[in-house]
Amino acid sequence: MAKYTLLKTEGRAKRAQFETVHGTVQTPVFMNVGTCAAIKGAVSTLDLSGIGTQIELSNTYHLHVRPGDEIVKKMGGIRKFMNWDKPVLTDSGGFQVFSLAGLRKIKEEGVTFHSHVDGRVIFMGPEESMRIQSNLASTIAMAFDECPPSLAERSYIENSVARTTRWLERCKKEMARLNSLEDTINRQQLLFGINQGGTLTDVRIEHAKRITEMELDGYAVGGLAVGETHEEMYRVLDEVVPYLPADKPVYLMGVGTPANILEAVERGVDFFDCVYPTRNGRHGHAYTNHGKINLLNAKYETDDRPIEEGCGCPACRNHSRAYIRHLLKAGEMLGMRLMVLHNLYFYNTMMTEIRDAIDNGCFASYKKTKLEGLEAKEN
RNA sequence: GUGGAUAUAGCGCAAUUGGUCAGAGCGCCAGAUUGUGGUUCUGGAGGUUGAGGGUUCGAGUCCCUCUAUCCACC
Repeated sequence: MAKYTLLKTEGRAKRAQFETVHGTVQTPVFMNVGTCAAIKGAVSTLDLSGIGTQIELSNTYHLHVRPGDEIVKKMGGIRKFMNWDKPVLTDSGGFQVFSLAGLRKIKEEGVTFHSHVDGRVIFMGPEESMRIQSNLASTIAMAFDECPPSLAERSYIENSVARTTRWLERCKKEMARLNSLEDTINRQQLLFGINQGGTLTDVRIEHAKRITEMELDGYAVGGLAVGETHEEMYRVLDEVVPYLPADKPVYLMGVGTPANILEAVERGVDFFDCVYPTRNGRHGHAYTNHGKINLLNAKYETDDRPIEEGCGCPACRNHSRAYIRHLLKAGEMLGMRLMVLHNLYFYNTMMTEIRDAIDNGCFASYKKTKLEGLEAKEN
């Protein structure tokens, strides 16, 4: 089983380590997103140690559709398949219930989708999601939940959250059964529950209490950063995180910008993931300590500086803004690759700085200074 | 040198017999993206229609001259 050890706190900010059968994760941590068992932008698992990756994230739904979880199981599980010996977290496919809206039917048993690849009908419920994730043999499996739009009616959210709770009970039961089977690859697979409730304080808190009683391996806050304001998201975190167990990791799903992460760490969050560093990198946006820059802008055409002076990433140690801009304009894969390596290095390095700051009791001042830099426009 | 063809936005092209016809695409410029959108989405800036003259109420469209390019033939 996993062991979560709180090493230090500053206010509600937590510095901890999470020991799993696949290795120890130092938190707060940013999980590098590799939906289809690959970090988009031609980044290999061989590159990850050089950019400080501790844990990789993949997706149940996408891997079920292609290549198929049975195939991944035959290949020894996702970690062996990818040649990545550190922890992996798999998202449950629950978010696809939300993000593929229009192609779905939600019922008590589960959800019927149309595959975005070939249109075939797929059914996924709590048991299916757990079986797929067991086949993938990730370190951490996420509960199968529904992520309702934050603007949804109270009655819709209440019904949805109640169903998500029932689904969580089924997930826990099925995970226990799968972990007891002889031919399960990772018989110590962990299960994180997911808190929902939109921006409704009472629903969020009541749900947090219910899932805390289930004694899971970790807890996620889901359904945020889906259209509400940053202030609302921070308010929900202020209200709900205190109701999640202090001796378990807390994961804020899908978030976010560097500023979002700093604010959430301050509110007690341990785990993060977001497509921003990878997607924005592919689209030419690079994160720096002096604001985000768009390398596609004409002003970088003959800029011979690295993306960021002093950055230790493979792109900045070797190439200029002008060269990377050229690669991006020309559609060369190398351009995306260098951008993604830089952005992930930036995120991972920021998380290291955050951990060091909490260790040294200076997170508050670190956060203030960092935010001022991030909002600068000096590039 | 002779004959023929072409000339519209940065590029290759559209504009029924002269009558809202000066346009779309690509490119360019900029913005978006939060449990993934690699080929996505949204905006924007560019043209005295090669130059000059003529016919007409009206010319990218017809006529003349010039210029440039291309193709044949000497």
